[in-house]
Amino acid sequence: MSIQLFRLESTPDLVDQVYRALLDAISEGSLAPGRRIIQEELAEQLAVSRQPVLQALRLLKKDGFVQDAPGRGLQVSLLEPRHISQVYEVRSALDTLAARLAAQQKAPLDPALFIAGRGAVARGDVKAMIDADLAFHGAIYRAAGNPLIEQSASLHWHHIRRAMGLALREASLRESVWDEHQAIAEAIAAGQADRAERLMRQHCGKASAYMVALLAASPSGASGASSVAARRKINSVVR
Amino acid sequence: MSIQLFRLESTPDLVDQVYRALLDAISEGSLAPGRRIIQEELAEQLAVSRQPVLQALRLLKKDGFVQDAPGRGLQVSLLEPRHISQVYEVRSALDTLAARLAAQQKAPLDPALFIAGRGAVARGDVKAMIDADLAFHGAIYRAAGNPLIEQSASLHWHHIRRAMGLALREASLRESVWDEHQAIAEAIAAGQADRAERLMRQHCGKASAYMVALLAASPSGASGASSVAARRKINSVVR
DNA sequence: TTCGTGTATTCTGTATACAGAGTACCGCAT
DNA sequence: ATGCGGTACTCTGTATACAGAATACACGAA
Repeated sequence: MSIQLFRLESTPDLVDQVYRALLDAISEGSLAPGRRIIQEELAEQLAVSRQPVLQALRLLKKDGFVQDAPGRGLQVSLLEPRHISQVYEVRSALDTLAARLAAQQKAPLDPALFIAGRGAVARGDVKAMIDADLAFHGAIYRAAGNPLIEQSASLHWHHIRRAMGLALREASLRESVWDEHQAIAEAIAAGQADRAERLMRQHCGKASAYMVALLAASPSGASGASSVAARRKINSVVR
Repeated sequence: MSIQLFRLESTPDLVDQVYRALLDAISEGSLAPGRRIIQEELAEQLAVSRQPVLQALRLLKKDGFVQDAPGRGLQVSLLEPRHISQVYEVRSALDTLAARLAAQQKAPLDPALFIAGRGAVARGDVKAMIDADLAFHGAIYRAAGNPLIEQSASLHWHHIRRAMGLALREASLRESVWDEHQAIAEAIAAGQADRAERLMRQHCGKASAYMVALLAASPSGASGASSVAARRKINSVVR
């Protein structure tokens, strides 16, 4: 009879820590879109050598959070409406799959999720709203029983978080989101796979359209910079 | 009026090269599932320092092609039927989405794809069959007009390539695959989104079931190694 | 013979050092 | 004033060096 001890994972691993720190910074906007990346600068701020930073940046590049700025090294990826729309398209497919699988198992969702979500809306707490949204969809991914779904979707979620942070200030559909969530959860719990799938598809489509419209209206940090002249001007500001 | 010149990308970048070399080796099986990874060994073979290898391994780990073997560093991921089934599940969702989008644009597919595919089947050339399959689905991804689909799916494809390499030796459904492909292409070209989506879903489901069954039957390099005793024995062999 | 402990070896992760590529800036000619 | 050329500097990517962690093995005791 062995004592009940939890396997402790002791990997501080600087690369992982740097990765998360940068991802947080990018998601939440403190590393603004278009911001030029300088390894030494980041390394110094995080009090590590350039090595872990270098590796973390490569991971972030693979995910699309930073991108090549030819001749300039890397920069934080821009927030283009088109890109966000594509992210939503893919995520929608994953969410739809997850909803179907979850429904097939008649998985009940924790009611606390809805309380948290509606509470955040009531308080007007944007950050909590984003977290609650993420928690809801994450719960469905896990209920689907296929970890790859969550793994694939989590990447996209960071992109969405970026957009939400900019867009959710003035929100007209805050209320309806959680009505939709509730309807989806009911369909899943009832095992109505087709219905759950359809509702999820609609939900994602609606959210996408809203987000894109809002983002296109206020191109804060978005693309721009088409002409060389404009680019030069922006460079001087960005630095 | 500017001359039509292609932006030339001149990044040999050892990390990328190592990444691709390793991915190829893993996909094609020359780095067998479960094989322990030793950085210095790979570095020496590729004639680079450990640094690029280290970074490439981290990328591969993120993709799931190598995994932690606690205390032992890394090892090539095992080929578990369950995992492959999950890969197919996700890929199916992506392919279905791609088929729908492509159909909405009535994208015609290059007939050469089918000639290549059926030719490979006729010759019994397994590698060519895999390539043709990949080319077909890749064409649909691109036709969908959302690069994120191809990006997400390409990862999964490497996992599938691994499975195919082991499984496609004796193949009963080689013929029917290209009938199905053709039907899908016709639906897409005709702009029948629903039909294309349905056909693609069936196609993926069938392929998945077949692959999993075959993989479960011949667990070459698959999981196993549950007990500590067995593990010790395997270790001595693997080294 | 078998179990346990101590030591040596191996390998990884991080830091530092180095070389090459590219840009930015300054001066000069037109 | 504007455009071109040269020089200096910055930054990245790769190699090497170093320290710590973990395993494997050998030796001794029961």
